[in-house]
Amino acid sequence: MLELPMTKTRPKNYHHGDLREALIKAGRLILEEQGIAALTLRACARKAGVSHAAPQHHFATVAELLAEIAASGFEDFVAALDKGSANAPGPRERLKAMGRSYIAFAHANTAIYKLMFAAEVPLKSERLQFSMKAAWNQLVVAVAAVHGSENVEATAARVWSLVHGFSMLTTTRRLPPTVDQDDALEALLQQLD
Amino acid sequence: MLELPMTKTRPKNYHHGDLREALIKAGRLILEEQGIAALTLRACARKAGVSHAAPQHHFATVAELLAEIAASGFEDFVAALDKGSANAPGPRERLKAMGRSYIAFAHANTAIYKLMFAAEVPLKSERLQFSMKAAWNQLVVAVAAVHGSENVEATAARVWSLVHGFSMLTTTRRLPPTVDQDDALEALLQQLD
DNA sequence: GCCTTAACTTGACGTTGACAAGATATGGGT
DNA sequence: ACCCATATCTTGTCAACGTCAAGTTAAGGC
Repeated sequence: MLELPMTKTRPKNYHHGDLREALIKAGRLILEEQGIAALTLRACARKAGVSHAAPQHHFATVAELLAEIAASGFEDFVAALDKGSANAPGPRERLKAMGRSYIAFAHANTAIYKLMFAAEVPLKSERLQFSMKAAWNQLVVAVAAVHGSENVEATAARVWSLVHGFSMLTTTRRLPPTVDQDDALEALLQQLD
Repeated sequence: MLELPMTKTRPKNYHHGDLREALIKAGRLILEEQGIAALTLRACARKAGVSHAAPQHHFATVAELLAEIAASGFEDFVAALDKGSANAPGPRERLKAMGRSYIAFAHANTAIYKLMFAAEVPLKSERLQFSMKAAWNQLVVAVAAVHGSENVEATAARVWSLVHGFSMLTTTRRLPPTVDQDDALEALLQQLD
Protein backbone atom coordinates (compact mmCIF):
# COMPACT_ATOMS: atom_id res chain seq x y z
CA MET A 1 0.00 0.00 0.00
CA LEU A 2 1.39 3.35 -0.94
CA GLU A 3 1.39 5.93 1.73
CA LEU A 4 -0.62 8.88 0.58
CA PRO A 5 1.01 12.21 1.31
CA MET A 6 -0.31 13.62 4.55
CA THR A 7 -1.26 16.89 2.97
CA LYS A 8 -4.22 18.94 4.04
CA THR A 9 -6.48 15.94 3.46
CA ARG A 10 -8.24 16.82 6.69
CA PRO A 11 -7.39 14.49 9.64
CA LYS A 12 -9.77 11.78 8.39
CA ASN A 13 -12.62 12.72 10.67
CA TYR A 14 -13.69 9.36 11.85
CA HIS A 15 -16.04 11.28 14.02
CA HIS A 16 -17.89 13.77 11.97
CA GLY A 17 -18.80 16.27 14.62
CA ASP A 18 -22.41 16.92 13.83
CA LEU A 19 -23.41 14.27 11.38
CA ARG A 20 -27.04 14.46 12.35
CA GLU A 21 -27.51 18.03 11.18
CA ALA A 22 -25.20 17.45 8.23
CA LEU A 23 -27.45 14.63 7.03
CA ILE A 24 -30.53 16.79 7.30
CA LYS A 25 -28.88 19.57 5.32
CA ALA A 26 -27.61 17.10 2.75
CA GLY A 27 -31.13 15.77 2.46
CA ARG A 28 -32.55 19.22 1.83
CA LEU A 29 -29.98 19.86 -0.87
CA ILE A 30 -30.65 16.57 -2.61
CA LEU A 31 -34.36 17.23 -2.37
CA GLU A 32 -34.25 20.52 -4.22
CA GLU A 33 -31.49 19.54 -6.61
CA GLN A 34 -32.66 16.09 -7.63
CA GLY A 35 -36.15 15.62 -6.28
CA ILE A 36 -37.75 13.24 -3.86
CA ALA A 37 -36.80 10.09 -5.76
CA ALA A 38 -33.10 10.77 -5.16
CA LEU A 39 -33.58 11.40 -1.46
CA THR A 40 -32.20 8.17 -0.02
CA LEU A 41 -30.30 7.40 3.14
CA ARG A 42 -27.24 6.38 1.18
CA ALA A 43 -27.32 9.52 -0.94
CA CYS A 44 -27.41 11.68 2.17
CA ALA A 45 -24.54 9.71 3.63
CA ARG A 46 -22.51 10.17 0.44
CA LYS A 47 -23.19 13.89 0.38
CA ALA A 48 -22.15 14.18 4.00
CA GLY A 49 -18.98 12.22 3.22
CA VAL A 50 -19.63 9.25 5.46
CA SER A 51 -20.22 5.56 4.90
CA HIS A 52 -23.61 4.22 3.91
CA ALA A 53 -24.42 2.89 7.37
CA ALA A 54 -23.28 5.93 9.32
CA PRO A 55 -26.78 7.44 9.52
CA GLN A 56 -28.01 4.38 11.39
CA HIS A 57 -26.76 5.78 14.66
CA HIS A 58 -28.72 9.02 14.27
CA PHE A 59 -31.79 7.78 12.44
CA ALA A 60 -33.14 4.30 12.99
CA THR A 61 -35.02 4.38 9.68
CA VAL A 62 -35.21 6.52 6.56
CA ALA A 63 -38.59 7.74 7.69
CA GLU A 64 -37.00 9.32 10.76
CA LEU A 65 -34.62 11.31 8.59
CA LEU A 66 -37.48 12.36 6.33
CA ALA A 67 -39.35 13.62 9.38
CA GLU A 68 -36.43 15.83 10.41
CA ILE A 69 -36.09 17.20 6.89
CA ALA A 70 -39.81 17.92 6.84
CA ALA A 71 -39.45 19.64 10.21
CA SER A 72 -36.73 21.90 8.90
CA GLY A 73 -39.06 22.64 6.02
CA PHE A 74 -41.80 23.70 8.43
CA GLU A 75 -39.36 26.02 10.17
CA ASP A 76 -38.57 27.80 6.91
CA PHE A 77 -42.25 27.75 6.10
CA VAL A 78 -43.24 29.55 9.28
CA ALA A 79 -40.48 32.10 8.73
CA ALA A 80 -41.64 32.72 5.16
CA LEU A 81 -45.23 33.30 6.20
CA ASP A 82 -44.12 35.59 8.98
CA LYS A 83 -41.94 37.61 6.67
CA GLY A 84 -44.53 37.68 3.91
CA SER A 85 -47.22 39.09 6.15
CA ALA A 86 -45.12 41.27 8.43
CA ASN A 87 -46.04 44.70 7.16
CA ALA A 88 -49.69 44.16 6.40
CA PRO A 89 -51.82 47.17 7.32
CA GLY A 90 -54.49 45.16 9.11
CA PRO A 91 -55.59 41.70 10.23
CA ARG A 92 -57.55 40.95 7.06
CA GLU A 93 -54.68 41.96 4.83
CA ARG A 94 -52.34 40.00 7.02
CA LEU A 95 -54.36 36.81 6.68
CA LYS A 96 -54.56 37.31 2.96
CA ALA A 97 -50.83 37.93 2.74
CA MET A 98 -50.24 34.71 4.64
CA GLY A 99 -52.38 32.89 2.14
CA ARG A 100 -50.35 34.30 -0.72
CA SER A 101 -47.09 33.47 1.02
CA TYR A 102 -48.32 29.95 1.69
CA ILE A 103 -49.03 29.31 -1.96
CA ALA A 104 -45.85 31.06 -3.04
CA PHE A 105 -43.82 28.85 -0.72
CA ALA A 106 -45.51 25.74 -2.05
CA HIS A 107 -44.66 26.67 -5.61
CA ALA A 108 -41.13 27.84 -4.91
CA ASN A 109 -40.26 24.79 -2.80
CA THR A 110 -42.42 22.08 -4.28
CA ALA A 111 -40.29 19.15 -3.25
CA ILE A 112 -40.00 19.89 0.44
CA TYR A 113 -43.54 21.22 0.59
CA LYS A 114 -44.86 17.88 -0.59
CA LEU A 115 -42.58 16.07 1.82
CA MET A 116 -43.89 18.21 4.68
CA PHE A 117 -47.38 16.88 4.01
CA ALA A 118 -46.49 13.43 2.81
CA ALA A 119 -48.34 10.59 4.48
CA GLU A 120 -45.23 8.46 4.84
CA VAL A 121 -43.36 10.77 7.20
CA PRO A 122 -43.99 9.70 10.79
CA LEU A 123 -45.20 12.39 13.15
CA LYS A 124 -43.32 11.19 16.21
CA SER A 125 -40.40 13.54 15.76
CA GLU A 126 -40.32 16.21 18.45
CA ARG A 127 -38.88 18.78 16.12
CA LEU A 128 -41.58 18.08 13.56
CA GLN A 129 -44.37 18.29 16.10
CA PHE A 130 -42.96 21.52 17.43
CA SER A 131 -42.60 23.22 14.05
CA MET A 132 -46.03 22.03 12.93
CA LYS A 133 -47.52 23.38 16.10
CA ALA A 134 -45.77 26.68 15.45
CA ALA A 135 -47.31 26.86 12.00
CA TRP A 136 -50.73 26.10 13.40
CA ASN A 137 -50.43 28.70 16.15
CA GLN A 138 -49.33 31.27 13.62
CA LEU A 139 -52.46 30.59 11.63
CA VAL A 140 -54.78 30.57 14.64
CA VAL A 141 -53.48 33.95 15.78
CA ALA A 142 -54.00 35.48 12.36
CA VAL A 143 -57.48 33.99 12.09
CA ALA A 144 -58.46 35.13 15.57
CA ALA A 145 -57.42 38.69 14.71
CA VAL A 146 -59.97 38.65 11.92
CA HIS A 147 -62.81 36.45 13.14
CA GLY A 148 -62.55 36.83 16.88
CA SER A 149 -61.81 34.01 19.23
CA GLU A 150 -65.03 32.01 19.00
CA ASN A 151 -64.74 28.89 16.91
CA VAL A 152 -61.21 29.90 15.99
CA GLU A 153 -59.94 26.40 15.49
CA ALA A 154 -62.73 25.35 13.18
CA THR A 155 -62.25 28.52 11.16
CA ALA A 156 -58.51 28.04 11.08
CA ALA A 157 -59.02 24.50 9.85
CA ARG A 158 -61.29 25.79 7.10
CA VAL A 159 -58.80 28.46 6.03
CA TRP A 160 -55.93 26.03 6.06
CA SER A 161 -57.93 23.49 4.07
CA LEU A 162 -58.70 26.06 1.42
CA VAL A 163 -55.15 27.28 0.93
CA HIS A 164 -53.54 23.87 1.32
CA GLY A 165 -55.95 22.25 -1.10
CA PHE A 166 -55.24 24.86 -3.72
CA SER A 167 -51.49 24.52 -3.24
CA MET A 168 -51.68 20.76 -3.55
CA LEU A 169 -53.95 20.71 -6.56
CA THR A 170 -51.84 23.24 -8.44
CA THR A 171 -48.41 21.86 -7.58
CA THR A 172 -49.49 18.35 -8.52
CA ARG A 173 -51.18 19.65 -11.68
CA ARG A 174 -54.61 18.35 -10.86
CA LEU A 175 -56.50 21.37 -12.14
CA PRO A 176 -57.30 21.31 -15.86
CA PRO A 177 -55.25 23.75 -17.95
CA THR A 178 -58.43 25.65 -18.80
CA VAL A 179 -58.56 26.97 -15.25
CA ASP A 180 -57.04 30.41 -14.81
CA GLN A 181 -55.05 29.91 -11.65
CA ASP A 182 -54.72 33.59 -10.89
CA ASP A 183 -58.49 34.02 -11.10
CA ALA A 184 -58.99 31.00 -8.90
CA LEU A 185 -56.44 32.31 -6.43
CA GLU A 186 -58.21 35.64 -6.13
CA ALA A 187 -61.60 33.99 -5.77
CA LEU A 188 -60.08 31.85 -3.09
CA LEU A 189 -58.51 34.62 -1.08
CA GLN A 190 -61.88 36.35 -0.90
CA GLN A 191 -63.06 33.54 1.31
CA LEU A 192 -60.46 34.06 4.00
CA ASP A 193 -62.48 36.74 5.66
CA MET B 1 -35.92 -33.75 -17.30
CA LEU B 2 -38.82 -35.53 -15.72
CA GLU B 3 -42.13 -35.16 -17.42
CA LEU B 4 -44.59 -33.72 -14.95
CA PRO B 5 -48.00 -35.41 -14.99
CA MET B 6 -50.38 -33.48 -17.18
CA THR B 7 -53.06 -33.37 -14.51
CA LYS B 8 -55.54 -30.59 -14.05
CA THR B 9 -52.72 -28.16 -13.29
CA ARG B 10 -54.50 -25.71 -15.50
CA PRO B 11 -53.14 -25.65 -19.07
CA LYS B 12 -50.18 -23.67 -17.80
CA ASN B 13 -51.47 -20.36 -19.07
CA TYR B 14 -48.34 -19.07 -20.59
CA HIS B 15 -50.55 -16.38 -21.85
CA HIS B 16 -52.62 -14.94 -19.08
CA GLY B 17 -55.48 -13.56 -21.08
CA ASP B 18 -55.89 -10.17 -19.56
CA LEU B 19 -52.86 -9.64 -17.43
CA ARG B 20 -53.05 -5.89 -17.70
CA GLU B 21 -56.37 -5.60 -15.91
CA ALA B 22 -55.42 -8.40 -13.54
CA LEU B 23 -52.37 -6.43 -12.44
CA ILE B 24 -54.44 -3.33 -11.81
CA LYS B 25 -56.92 -5.27 -9.73
CA ALA B 26 -54.12 -6.99 -7.84
CA GLY B 27 -52.62 -3.59 -7.16
CA ARG B 28 -55.87 -2.26 -5.76
CA LEU B 29 -56.17 -5.25 -3.46
CA ILE B 30 -52.61 -4.93 -2.21
CA LEU B 31 -53.15 -1.22 -1.70
CA GLU B 32 -56.10 -1.61 0.62
CA GLU B 33 -54.89 -4.77 2.31
CA GLN B 34 -51.26 -3.82 2.94
CA GLY B 35 -50.88 -0.15 2.13
CA ILE B 36 -48.86 1.83 -0.34
CA ALA B 37 -45.49 0.52 0.83
CA ALA B 38 -46.40 -3.01 -0.27
CA LEU B 39 -47.60 -1.88 -3.67
CA THR B 40 -44.70 -3.04 -5.83
CA LEU B 41 -44.55 -4.37 -9.36
CA ARG B 42 -43.35 -7.72 -8.15
CA ALA B 43 -46.07 -7.99 -5.55
CA CYS B 44 -48.69 -7.34 -8.21
CA ALA B 45 -47.10 -9.94 -10.44
CA ARG B 46 -47.09 -12.48 -7.61
CA LYS B 47 -50.74 -11.80 -6.82
CA ALA B 48 -51.63 -12.19 -10.49
CA GLY B 49 -49.72 -15.47 -10.60
CA VAL B 50 -47.12 -14.47 -13.16
CA SER B 51 -43.38 -14.02 -13.12
CA HIS B 52 -41.74 -10.89 -11.77
CA ALA B 53 -40.97 -9.48 -15.20
CA ALA B 54 -44.31 -10.20 -16.81
CA PRO B 55 -45.72 -6.73 -16.12
CA GLN B 56 -42.92 -5.19 -18.19
CA HIS B 57 -44.86 -5.75 -21.38
CA HIS B 58 -47.94 -3.93 -20.14
CA PHE B 59 -46.32 -1.26 -18.03
CA ALA B 60 -42.92 0.12 -18.91
CA THR B 61 -42.39 1.40 -15.37
CA VAL B 62 -44.01 1.07 -11.95
CA ALA B 63 -45.27 4.60 -12.30
CA GLU B 64 -47.37 3.59 -15.27
CA LEU B 65 -49.07 0.88 -13.26
CA LEU B 66 -49.66 3.31 -10.41
CA ALA B 67 -51.31 5.69 -12.86
CA GLU B 68 -53.75 3.01 -13.99
CA ILE B 69 -54.56 2.08 -10.41
CA ALA B 70 -55.12 5.75 -9.62
CA ALA B 71 -57.37 6.00 -12.66
CA SER B 72 -59.50 3.11 -11.48
CA GLY B 73 -59.68 4.93 -8.16
CA PHE B 74 -61.00 8.05 -9.85
CA GLU B 75 -63.65 5.96 -11.57
CA ASP B 76 -64.92 4.66 -8.24
CA PHE B 77 -64.61 8.15 -6.86
CA VAL B 78 -66.86 9.68 -9.49
CA ALA B 79 -69.38 6.90 -8.98
CA ALA B 80 -69.36 7.43 -5.21
CA LEU B 81 -69.97 11.16 -5.54
CA ASP B 82 -72.72 10.57 -8.04
CA LYS B 83 -74.42 8.05 -5.82
CA GLY B 84 -73.95 10.14 -2.70
CA SER B 85 -75.60 13.19 -4.19
CA ALA B 86 -78.20 11.54 -6.39
CA ASN B 87 -81.33 12.26 -4.42
CA ALA B 88 -80.54 15.72 -3.17
CA PRO B 89 -83.58 18.00 -3.20
CA GLY B 90 -81.76 20.92 -4.85
CA PRO B 91 -78.48 22.15 -6.34
CA ARG B 92 -77.15 23.53 -3.06
CA GLU B 93 -77.90 20.34 -1.20
CA ARG B 94 -76.44 18.38 -4.04
CA LEU B 95 -73.15 20.27 -3.91
CA LYS B 96 -73.03 19.85 -0.16
CA ALA B 97 -73.75 16.14 -0.47
CA MET B 98 -70.92 15.85 -2.95
CA GLY B 99 -68.62 17.50 -0.47
CA ARG B 100 -69.63 15.02 2.20
CA SER B 101 -69.22 12.10 -0.16
CA TYR B 102 -65.80 13.38 -1.19
CA ILE B 103 -64.56 13.46 2.37
CA ALA B 104 -66.23 10.17 3.19
CA PHE B 105 -64.51 8.54 0.23
CA ALA B 106 -61.15 9.95 1.27
CA HIS B 107 -61.54 8.52 4.76
CA ALA B 108 -62.94 5.17 3.68
CA ASN B 109 -60.32 4.63 0.99
CA THR B 110 -57.31 6.48 2.33
CA ALA B 111 -54.68 4.52 0.48
CA ILE B 112 -56.03 4.87 -3.02
CA TYR B 113 -57.22 8.39 -2.37
CA LYS B 114 -53.67 9.45 -1.56
CA LEU B 115 -52.38 7.60 -4.58
CA MET B 116 -54.90 9.40 -6.78
CA PHE B 117 -53.36 12.70 -5.78
CA ALA B 118 -49.77 11.60 -5.32
CA ALA B 119 -47.19 13.67 -7.12
CA GLU B 120 -45.26 10.63 -8.34
CA VAL B 121 -48.00 9.24 -10.56
CA PRO B 122 -47.50 10.46 -14.12
CA LEU B 123 -50.48 12.09 -15.75
CA LYS B 124 -49.87 10.75 -19.24
CA SER B 125 -52.23 7.80 -18.91
CA GLU B 126 -55.29 8.23 -21.10
CA ARG B 127 -57.49 6.43 -18.65
CA LEU B 128 -56.29 8.64 -15.83
CA GLN B 129 -56.80 11.83 -17.79
CA PHE B 130 -60.25 10.70 -18.78
CA SER B 131 -61.39 9.78 -15.29
CA MET B 132 -59.90 12.95 -13.82
CA LYS B 133 -61.70 14.97 -16.43
CA ALA B 134 -64.91 13.18 -15.55
CA ALA B 135 -64.47 14.11 -11.90
CA TRP B 136 -63.82 17.72 -12.84
CA ASN B 137 -66.84 17.91 -15.12
CA GLN B 138 -69.01 16.43 -12.42
CA LEU B 139 -67.90 19.18 -10.08
CA VAL B 140 -68.28 21.95 -12.62
CA VAL B 141 -71.85 20.91 -13.38
CA ALA B 142 -72.78 20.86 -9.72
CA VAL B 143 -71.13 24.23 -9.13
CA ALA B 144 -72.79 25.80 -12.16
CA ALA B 145 -76.18 24.67 -10.90
CA VAL B 146 -75.59 26.73 -7.77
CA HIS B 147 -73.50 29.69 -8.86
CA GLY B 148 -74.48 30.08 -12.48
CA SER B 149 -72.14 29.71 -15.38
CA GLU B 150 -69.99 32.80 -14.93
CA ASN B 151 -66.59 32.12 -13.46
CA VAL B 152 -67.58 28.51 -12.98
CA GLU B 153 -64.09 27.12 -13.29
CA ALA B 154 -62.58 29.48 -10.76
CA THR B 155 -65.40 28.70 -8.35
CA ALA B 156 -65.06 24.99 -8.97
CA ALA B 157 -61.34 25.24 -8.27
CA ARG B 158 -62.09 27.03 -5.03
CA VAL B 159 -64.64 24.44 -3.95
CA TRP B 160 -62.35 21.57 -4.85
CA SER B 161 -59.45 23.19 -3.00
CA LEU B 162 -61.52 23.53 0.12
CA VAL B 163 -62.78 19.96 0.22
CA HIS B 164 -59.55 18.41 -0.99
CA GLY B 165 -57.46 20.36 1.48
CA PHE B 166 -59.63 19.24 4.35
CA SER B 167 -59.51 15.62 3.21
CA MET B 168 -55.75 15.70 2.91
CA LEU B 169 -55.13 17.44 6.21
CA THR B 170 -57.39 15.08 8.10
CA THR B 171 -56.30 11.82 6.48
CA THR B 172 -52.65 12.68 7.00
CA ARG B 173 -53.34 13.84 10.55
CA ARG B 174 -52.05 17.36 10.09
CA LEU B 175 -54.75 19.04 12.14
CA PRO B 176 -54.04 19.21 15.90
CA PRO B 177 -56.18 16.85 17.99
CA THR B 178 -57.79 19.86 19.67
CA VAL B 179 -59.69 20.60 16.47
CA ASP B 180 -63.21 19.23 16.37
CA GLN B 181 -63.29 17.78 12.88
CA ASP B 182 -67.07 17.64 12.71
CA ASP B 183 -67.32 21.30 13.60
CA ALA B 184 -64.68 22.15 11.03
CA LEU B 185 -66.49 20.05 8.42
CA GLU B 186 -69.76 21.89 8.98
CA ALA B 187 -68.04 25.28 8.91
CA LEU B 188 -66.43 24.21 5.70
CA LEU B 189 -69.57 23.02 3.96
CA GLN B 190 -71.17 26.41 4.62
CA GLN B 191 -68.70 27.89 2.19
CA LEU B 192 -69.75 25.79 -0.76
CA ASP B 193 -72.61 28.11 -1.60
C1' DG C 1 -3.25 6.99 30.94
C1' DC C 2 -6.77 3.59 30.88
C1' DC C 3 -11.28 2.01 29.43
C1' DT C 4 -16.07 2.36 28.72
C1' DT C 5 -18.86 3.88 25.21
C1' DA C 6 -20.45 6.56 21.29
C1' DA C 7 -19.51 7.20 16.42
C1' DC C 8 -18.21 5.44 12.23
C1' DT C 9 -16.71 1.60 8.68
C1' DT C 10 -17.01 -2.65 6.31
C1' DG C 11 -19.52 -6.33 4.76
C1' DA C 12 -23.56 -8.80 4.12
C1' DC C 13 -28.63 -10.01 3.14
C1' DG C 14 -33.09 -9.68 1.05
C1' DT C 15 -36.00 -6.81 -1.86
C1' DT C 16 -36.89 -3.82 -5.53
C1' DG C 17 -37.21 -1.85 -10.65
C1' DA C 18 -35.32 -2.61 -14.84
C1' DC C 19 -32.99 -4.91 -18.67
C1' DA C 20 -31.72 -8.83 -21.83
C1' DA C 21 -32.25 -13.15 -23.89
C1' DG C 22 -34.75 -17.15 -24.43
C1' DA C 23 -39.28 -19.88 -24.49
C1' DT C 24 -44.07 -20.28 -25.85
C1' DA C 25 -48.48 -19.40 -27.52
C1' DT C 26 -51.59 -16.67 -30.97
C1' DG C 27 -53.55 -15.55 -35.12
C1' DG C 28 -53.42 -13.70 -39.89
C1' DG C 29 -52.08 -14.93 -44.46
C1' DT C 30 -51.63 -18.43 -47.70
C1' DA D 1 -54.18 -27.11 -42.68
C1' DC D 2 -49.86 -25.05 -42.06
C1' DC D 3 -46.41 -21.57 -41.13
C1' DC D 4 -44.31 -17.93 -39.11
C1' DA D 5 -44.10 -13.10 -37.44
C1' DT D 6 -45.18 -11.27 -33.27
C1' DA D 7 -47.05 -10.54 -28.75
C1' DT D 8 -46.62 -12.45 -24.36
C1' DC D 9 -44.47 -14.59 -20.58
C1' DT D 10 -40.12 -16.78 -18.10
C1' DT D 11 -35.57 -16.96 -16.38
C1' DG D 12 -31.54 -14.79 -15.15
C1' DT D 13 -29.05 -10.82 -14.05
C1' DC D 14 -27.74 -6.06 -12.42
C1' DA D 15 -27.24 -1.96 -9.49
C1' DA D 16 -29.34 0.47 -5.73
C1' DC D 17 -31.73 0.56 -1.66
C1' DG D 18 -32.75 -0.08 3.67
C1' DT D 19 -31.33 -2.61 7.38
C1' DC D 20 -28.57 -5.51 10.36
C1' DA D 21 -24.21 -7.36 12.45
C1' DA D 22 -19.53 -7.17 13.62
C1' DG D 23 -15.34 -4.87 13.75
C1' DT D 24 -12.56 -0.28 14.18
C1' DT D 25 -11.57 4.25 15.87
C1' DA D 26 -11.91 8.27 18.57
C1' DA D 27 -13.67 10.86 22.95
C1' DG D 28 -14.25 11.75 27.57
C1' DG D 29 -14.79 10.50 32.48
C1' DC D 30 -12.23 8.47 36.06
